[in-house]
Amino acid sequence: MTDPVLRQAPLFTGLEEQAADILEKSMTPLSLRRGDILFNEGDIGNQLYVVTDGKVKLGRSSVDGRENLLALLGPGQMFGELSFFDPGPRSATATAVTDLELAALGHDVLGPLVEDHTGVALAFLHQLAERLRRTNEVVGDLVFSDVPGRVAKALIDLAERFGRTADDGVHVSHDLTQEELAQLVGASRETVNKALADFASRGWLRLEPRGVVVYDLERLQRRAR
Amino acid sequence: MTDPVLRQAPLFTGLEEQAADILEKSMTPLSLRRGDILFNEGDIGNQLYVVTDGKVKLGRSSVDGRENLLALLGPGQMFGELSFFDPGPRSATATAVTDLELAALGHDVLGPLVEDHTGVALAFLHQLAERLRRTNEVVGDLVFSDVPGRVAKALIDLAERFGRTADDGVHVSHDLTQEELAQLVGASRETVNKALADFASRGWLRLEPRGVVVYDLERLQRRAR
DNA sequence: GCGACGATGTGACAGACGCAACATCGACAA
DNA sequence: TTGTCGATGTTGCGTCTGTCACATCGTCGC
Repeated sequence: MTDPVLRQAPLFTGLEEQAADILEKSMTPLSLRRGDILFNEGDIGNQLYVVTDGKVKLGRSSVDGRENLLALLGPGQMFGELSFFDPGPRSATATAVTDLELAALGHDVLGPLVEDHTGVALAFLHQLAERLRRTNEVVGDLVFSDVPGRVAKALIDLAERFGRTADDGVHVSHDLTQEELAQLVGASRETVNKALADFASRGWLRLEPRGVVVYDLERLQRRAR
Repeated sequence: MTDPVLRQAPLFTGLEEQAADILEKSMTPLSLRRGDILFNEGDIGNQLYVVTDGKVKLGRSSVDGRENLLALLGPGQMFGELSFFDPGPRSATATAVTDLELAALGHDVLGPLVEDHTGVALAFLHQLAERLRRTNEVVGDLVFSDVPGRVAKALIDLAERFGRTADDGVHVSHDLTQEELAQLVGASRETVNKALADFASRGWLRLEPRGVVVYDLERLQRRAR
């Protein structure tokens, strides 16, 4: 009945068992298939989402059609709350990168929840503060690092979040095309491809469709800073 | 007795008169001179600050000594709360750009305040959400825009926040050297200087020491997107 | 006034990277 | 099998922009 992945989401931290049960019941499950768009930049949205299975990408597009990914989110992660705390249209487009399972919560339920439970408010504050730190890091990387450096950083992050350690290295199935990976680090597909090929030729990793196997995390980390 | 600038800070929104009085009394005034450093990246800090007069810059520096400004804050703006909501060392260095007046609040006071007053918690959530949106914009700009574009954007932002409209245009005393302006947009001083000179030669603005006078905001906005 | 120093203006040059242009490859439908 | 299509490799060219190098200028202390 209760979903363990869902329960670990920050949304549930600091809630008593009973309140958590009620909250979970008021959330609506949702399924999408790879490529499906959940909402578009500019839409008016009044839902918050928690990923229970699969991955979503959050992206923005420029006037001339180029894309930039803000984040790739996996199980347990939350999104769509900015439109609640800072009322306004969605600032990014959410697209399923894999087949995807979500739990949705209406802003009408979220409001009372935050007001009645200090713990929930604090959890959100913690969450937003953390994201702000992270995003500031990203800004720094864009200013200071070159493309290969940013690619290395992205791979390390993806490895930490989605990697499974095996005999021959860390298997990272990030489910992103190189095009998407490029959008994530703010570079062109070609340049990212070259960086990846270079890393592979040095024996730091092996390329796979929509993934990599990292052999030498050490070197990769050194290249990233 | 009560400071009107201070009272308009998000920290005070949604507080009853009486609670606001108590809060203000528990804040400590603080003066710095241009160039003084309030805290350094990596420091352990347990204070939150509100600018009552002057400007502060928040910056990070890379391993090889280069600098990047995350923000330039003026009267009424708040900073230093990230270390509270996401416990950890300061993620940026705060430096006075002008002579500066601050009001400081200890995290020990902030904790109970947020827990007891839902309104304060919501105000912080609003604040952080807004900042996150803004920072995501910055990321987009770094990816999509060239240096002149980012300079134009920065000038528009500075004009909106610090500009005084006069007969001959909008006077913007941002108090930043071109070096600092360059760090704010993530570019080299030389390139920023050339962009500024170009704008000036087109008659869009006039350069002044640590400021500009914008003649044609329209054109500048068009160049920015 | 004079020297020192920080801020500002400009040019030359090289490197990183975006972009266009292809070739290859695998999956999938006809 | 054959054709199509999306993803992936790889190359050359043009350009933006950072770095170096230097000139100018204003302010300040002496």
